[in-house]
Amino acid sequence: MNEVKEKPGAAEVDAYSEGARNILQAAEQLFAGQGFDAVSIQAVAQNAGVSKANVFHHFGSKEGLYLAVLRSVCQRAAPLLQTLVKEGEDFPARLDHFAKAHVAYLLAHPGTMRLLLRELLESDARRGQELAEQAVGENFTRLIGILREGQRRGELRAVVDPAIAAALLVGADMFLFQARPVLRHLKGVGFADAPERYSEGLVDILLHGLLAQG
Amino acid sequence: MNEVKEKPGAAEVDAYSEGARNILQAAEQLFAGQGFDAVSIQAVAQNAGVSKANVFHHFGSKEGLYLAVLRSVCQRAAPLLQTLVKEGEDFPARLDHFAKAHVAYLLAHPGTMRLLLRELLESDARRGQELAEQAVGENFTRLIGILREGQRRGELRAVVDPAIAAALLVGADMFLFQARPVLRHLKGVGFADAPERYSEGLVDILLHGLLAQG
DNA sequence: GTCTATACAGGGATAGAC
DNA sequence: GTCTATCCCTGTATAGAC
Repeated sequence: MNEVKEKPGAAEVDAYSEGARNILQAAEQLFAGQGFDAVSIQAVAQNAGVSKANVFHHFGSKEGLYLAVLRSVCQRAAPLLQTLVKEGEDFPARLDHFAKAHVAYLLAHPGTMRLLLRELLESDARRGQELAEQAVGENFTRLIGILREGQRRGELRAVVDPAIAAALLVGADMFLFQARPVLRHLKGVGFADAPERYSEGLVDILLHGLLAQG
Repeated sequence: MNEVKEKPGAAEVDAYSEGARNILQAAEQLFAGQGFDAVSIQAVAQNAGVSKANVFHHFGSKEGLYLAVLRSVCQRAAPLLQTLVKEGEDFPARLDHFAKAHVAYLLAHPGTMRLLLRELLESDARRGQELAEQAVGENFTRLIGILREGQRRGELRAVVDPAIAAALLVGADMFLFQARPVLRHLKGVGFADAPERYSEGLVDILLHGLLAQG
């Protein structure tokens, strides 16, 4: 209550006290690593250097804490997503840029991804599913935008469904992220730890197709 | 102990008593729907129509039960995966068949998929991760086989990495599965509930590419 | 805002009778 | 193989002092 708050309703980004921020940070790490049920308030409190009761003081309940973590994560992710789109280039260049940036983003934020993917997996329509949906939906829509634009300019075949093409690229990236441990010890797979090579290969196939005749 | 057992070591498929099978079945449903931690032995016992103690009698511990479920699931999945490959056709036909069968398989077994995907998400190298890895790895390898064969016959461009092409298709299918709730209320996406249309679109892009010139 | 202490429920697991 | 009863621990959450 000591510091000046601009608008306590809208963008409550860092509107947390120091203690609360510590809790949020510890909780994010633990939730990302082990999931909701496997993490105890005790563990969060310990990692944050505060008491159990303090956690409840700030976030009301475990659910409340979890939602706060999810909100915080999505909030931080939003601005970064905008860097995925590069304006003023031709279609192949834009696709290439998106592919590289997207896969790099996923691999650089494993905690965030795990958090969101877990939510997607709960079809029980529980907790902050809307948040996860919003996050995934947003860069998906972004990629569709690039594709549509390419189609409008005639650089891209008119008959292809931009949404399906987008699913191919985004899906392949999420697949790399999720299946990495599997891919690592699978013979004939050389890209498990070479994301640039991976996205280059993806873009090449997407642009030119698999068939030999052309 | 009443019935004759052929070989109690190898293929212990239905080597369970009736009670044990009921437990296994109830557990599979619950684990698939809510994940390991969220399911109590109490709930499993109730759904199976037995007592808590009985669950421990048959499976030793909660972990043991979970592993038994995972094993059972993978065991049932294995033979079905073989139908994904169709012999004696040209490359486009085989790819088309795989794509359709694969996406249909995923959507027809949501419980199994959720179970396996959850395991993949736990990088803590815990529980039956090897099982999940084996399952995903297997049909991935299967698809690579199709692609390599096409390459050998010269139907497929020699420079493309078959593993990357496989990741595109498998990833896109897994993406449809996971992101379905999101995709449903996303404007511009018409395939969320039209898997055939989806896989046709995928195959078309994979074969011919996105570019207009050709 | 932060703590200590405590209430209370539910979880996994075991003992021992049938 | 199946049950009832029980143990013990841990988890969430609250009360109330500082």
